[in-house]
Amino acid sequence: MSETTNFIHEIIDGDLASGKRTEIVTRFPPEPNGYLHIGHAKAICLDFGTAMKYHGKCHLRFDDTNPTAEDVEYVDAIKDDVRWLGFDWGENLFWASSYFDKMYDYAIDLIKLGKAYVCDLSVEDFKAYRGVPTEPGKEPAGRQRTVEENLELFAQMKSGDFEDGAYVLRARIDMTSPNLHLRDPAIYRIKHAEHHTTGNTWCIYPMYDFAHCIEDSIEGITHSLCTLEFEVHRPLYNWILETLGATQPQQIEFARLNLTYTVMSKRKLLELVNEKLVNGWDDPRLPTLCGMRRRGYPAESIRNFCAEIGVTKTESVSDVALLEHHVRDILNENAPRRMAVLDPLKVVITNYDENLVETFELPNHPQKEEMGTRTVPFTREIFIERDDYLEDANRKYKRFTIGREVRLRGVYLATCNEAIKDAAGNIIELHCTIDPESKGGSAPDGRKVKGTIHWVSASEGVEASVNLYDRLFKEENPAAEDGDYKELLNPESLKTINGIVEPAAIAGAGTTYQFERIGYFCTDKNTTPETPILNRTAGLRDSWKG
RNA sequence: UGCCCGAUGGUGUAACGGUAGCACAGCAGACUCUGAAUCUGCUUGUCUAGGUUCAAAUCCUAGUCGGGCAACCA
Repeated sequence: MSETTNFIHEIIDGDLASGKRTEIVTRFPPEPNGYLHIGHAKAICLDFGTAMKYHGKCHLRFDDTNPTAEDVEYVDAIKDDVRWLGFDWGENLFWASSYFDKMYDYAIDLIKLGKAYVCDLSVEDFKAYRGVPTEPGKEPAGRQRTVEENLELFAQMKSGDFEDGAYVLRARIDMTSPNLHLRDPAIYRIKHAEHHTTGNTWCIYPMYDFAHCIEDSIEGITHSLCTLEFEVHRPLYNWILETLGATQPQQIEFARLNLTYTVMSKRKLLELVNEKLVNGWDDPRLPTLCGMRRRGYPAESIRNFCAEIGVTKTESVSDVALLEHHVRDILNENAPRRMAVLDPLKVVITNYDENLVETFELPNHPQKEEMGTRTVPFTREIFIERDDYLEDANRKYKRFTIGREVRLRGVYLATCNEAIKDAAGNIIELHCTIDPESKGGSAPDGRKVKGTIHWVSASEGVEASVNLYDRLFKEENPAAEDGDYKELLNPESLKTINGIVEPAAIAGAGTTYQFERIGYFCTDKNTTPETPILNRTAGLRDSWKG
């Protein structure tokens, strides 16, 4: 990972230089209520990457303060994704829920300081008191309660004497503040719900604004990095810790990641999954980390992408082409080469023995000898790509046309002599001859051919189901368009076809190959030896404008 | 018509008062047993108007545009 810098690191540099901080502690605080996507990857890279850069620590903390939204199902998935991305929290795994006792005590401190009170207003009524941004709000009657009354009521809230919504604990700040978050925000609510770690111990739960700053403070977080929408929460974050006299981390906000041709909001992703518009959270078309993993995107390419887009406060939409560039960049280095034909056209080598199976040792990587070779069988009947033959080809077309000699990748020079057509005029078969002297792919007389095409033996090749993935949406920024974003789904985002692959392309789930001249393909988790399943990770760049 | 934040090529980002650079995308060419990779070249930018200064993308003022904020969500 290349060392990067950004405005946050400049702040940290300053804090270190001034002595305000002597060590750096960050945190990645997901709520376990959904799957991680590439937007989280940006945050993870920032949080963990910053800690690594400054030889500090990064905590993985589950921000589980709302039991009705959360589920253990997500906890393991989140851990898997963070690990897969390449980060290690070591001993530093934390839970907001493990601080519930301390948070309760802090709430009592606030009450004793006269800085919190129990409020019996309904949601609607409080809304009326809070007012609108352009005018000051009014003070709820609950503000007049004595400390003793508040202590008593809060204790009753905790012991389960009240229904959900009957009371709420509010910070007593300023009902006239131009920042609505400071108009006596709720900090504890009653929720008779079982929590996935604390069970039924609690029926009151702290709100984000109260909980998060305390979590950060308890853990000794020095820099609490979050996305831009929390900017207006920062005064409250600071107010709570100042009022409590607790140590103060610094909250710094950055712009969240947006990507072209996809959506990133949890709500929309959930809809796509629930309405079966995609096939689950790990559908390879989704921007979820599990989806990208299944698609075959290397974790390293996602890290490189995140490093390159940088961290700023400017709201932006990054081009998915940049992500794809990094995917190809890594895969070009690492993916062994294989041959596969996705749109087969049969070719008969008329001067080749029909019982012969010759084998060739072809390199796994053209530039990396150390990656070794694999064995590829060649026979009289092979398949080539249908668009590697063109009847009326001009001089720029480098593939088969009648009378033109091309190279069959790695084996022989071949000349196409005849195209066999059916009654409707469709080409169903090509008849070619090879030059036996050109075994290995080059002629002894040194003559050159312009084109090299890939092929697979008809009898030795293996049929595979191939998922051709494309962009999920037709529009660059579906979330920004008017109307229903689901209308903008790309109907061709998934095409499943049957292709023929060379025997050495059959591998276990997760293996990625480059099919030469086509693209990168990853073996799907549902693959079997009988019916191999391959996912197209990315196509190769194609500068041929034929 | 309240408060907060932001604005640099098509996209993302750098320049911290001193030559507007990098990457992706695009275009053109070289090379090539992948029309891939690699290599070379090219196109395109400081939101507007004032001000400060020898000098402004950078500092100041005003405006414009975009985003966020009025859950007992995070």
